[in-house]
Amino acid sequence: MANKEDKFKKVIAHAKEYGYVFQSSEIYDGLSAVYDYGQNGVELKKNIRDYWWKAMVQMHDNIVGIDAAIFMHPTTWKASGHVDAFNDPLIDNKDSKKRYRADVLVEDYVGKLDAKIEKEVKKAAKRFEDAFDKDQFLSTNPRVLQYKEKGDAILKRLGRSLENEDLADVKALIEELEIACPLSGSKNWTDVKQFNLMFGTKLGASAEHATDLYLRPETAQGIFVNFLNVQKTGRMKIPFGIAQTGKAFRNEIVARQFIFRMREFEQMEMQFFIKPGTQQEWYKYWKEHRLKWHLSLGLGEDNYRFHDHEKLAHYADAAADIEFRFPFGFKELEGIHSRTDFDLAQHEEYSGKKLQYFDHEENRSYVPYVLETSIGLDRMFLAVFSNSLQEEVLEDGTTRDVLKLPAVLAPTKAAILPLVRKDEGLVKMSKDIVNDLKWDFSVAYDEKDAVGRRYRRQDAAGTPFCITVDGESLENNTVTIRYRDTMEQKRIAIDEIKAVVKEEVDVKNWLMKM
RNA sequence: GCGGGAGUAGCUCAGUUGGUAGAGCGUCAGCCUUCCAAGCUGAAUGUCGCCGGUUCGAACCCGGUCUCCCGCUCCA
Repeated sequence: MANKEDKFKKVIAHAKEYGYVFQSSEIYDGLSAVYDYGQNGVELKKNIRDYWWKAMVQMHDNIVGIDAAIFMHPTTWKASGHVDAFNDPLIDNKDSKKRYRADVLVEDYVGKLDAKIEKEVKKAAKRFEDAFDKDQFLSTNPRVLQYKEKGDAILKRLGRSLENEDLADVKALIEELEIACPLSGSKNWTDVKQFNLMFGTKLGASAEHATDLYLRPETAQGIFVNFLNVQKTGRMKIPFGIAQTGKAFRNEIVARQFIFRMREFEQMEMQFFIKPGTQQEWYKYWKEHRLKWHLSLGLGEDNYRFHDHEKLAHYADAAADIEFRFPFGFKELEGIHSRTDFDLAQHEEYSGKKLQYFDHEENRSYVPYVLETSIGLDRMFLAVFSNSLQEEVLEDGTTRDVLKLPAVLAPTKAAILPLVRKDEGLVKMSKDIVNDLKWDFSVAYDEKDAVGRRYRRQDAAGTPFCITVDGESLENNTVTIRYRDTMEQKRIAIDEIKAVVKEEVDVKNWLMKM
């Protein structure tokens, strides 16, 4: 465990030291759970995004992309369920330190009353045997009626209090009912607090005419509200998908673990619109397809696993996570959800607009079902970065820190190094190579310190190739290319550099592994 | 939000009973060097997270606050 923690701390320190991730507003002590990407981080992040986009959009004839705004009409979030579901009244038990949803505690209490009614029914059924009439019993038995009345009254009061945001009354209710913490049995509760997971803001310069807006808590809704626009203008035929990458915002109660759970984060989502009834096969297809995408990067098959949801969200009829082995354990990296027609149907209801597709094969219109793949770009970044950072013990017993990023994702593809700085011929030749290669790849030049030290610097920064120009280069126009992961070197012609590097970093060659 | 741990140079960390702040690595300038960092010379970099209190004097004691890590919790 201590080892795991150390490893994670090393990841965080390395990310900072090599310009990948900085804490936001660090000179002001930072802002909780907000991070900035540095000069290398932005490249890695962009490369991951491009790798996803290429695989999802360009390589699928029936998937197109959009870029919807972060601001959306506020009714969007009523329709999506976020206004209700992202508003949790929470209460803590002071003795067990456990946190509960206050409404769930009360509902559980009512559930117990229902259980008591069931017990009465069973008792009576046994007593009267064949003569037992359950409906009559339920509507006449005084004890049952008493339980029922009590339960109804409680739920009514709870509903009213939540509606009016009277959180003090919710707490009063919990105290009056003498609800105890299931864990400690204690009735020592904190006040009920409301947590709205959506960030609010205002549209409009003057306060009185301003409209309340939310920063989107997921990018998916931008796709749903544009479903018809894209379908019609793109002449899309079901099944087809709409993909989008972009920022989303959640006011997490506890946001932690570096960039794993941030308040501002980037999603890469694809909503696949299908014929109702075909969701099982597409669910299976996208689960497998997305896992293959992950495996193509070569981070190790053992580091992935599926986690099927047993408790489903209100919109889903099947859901699974692709989990990755982060330094702090297996955690969700990507979600694959069968969302049914929930979202489109909701938007139909709230907007009053038809969001349907006319199926020429079946000669009828329907609200398509949706299969969603949703991956956190920042989580993918962390997965790639943490998995790539390795401390190797070499044959001579020394160690080297090396960031074995998949070459296709590496911020800098190659570093060009003159063997010695003093030799102007080597320097000039190196710079010529840089100027040629930079049309095709992001490359670096370094002449400071012994070449061995420069190799190690590039290792730690994640650069997969070092091109070294030496005395022989001047004679026969060859250089050595050194491979980061094996430290092996090959001598190749200068003319060959571009092709050799391209072969290793080309998106096509990596995606072909799918 | 609760509980635990922590915050001193870019990184990792020392810092004695309270007496003007240090090391290693890294960075920069130069030397040396024809292939795997830790040879040589020199230099820069700290309001000791921040604010307040106690004190003649605070990195150190006290209070508050911010941030990070761990556990609980949450996770559309």
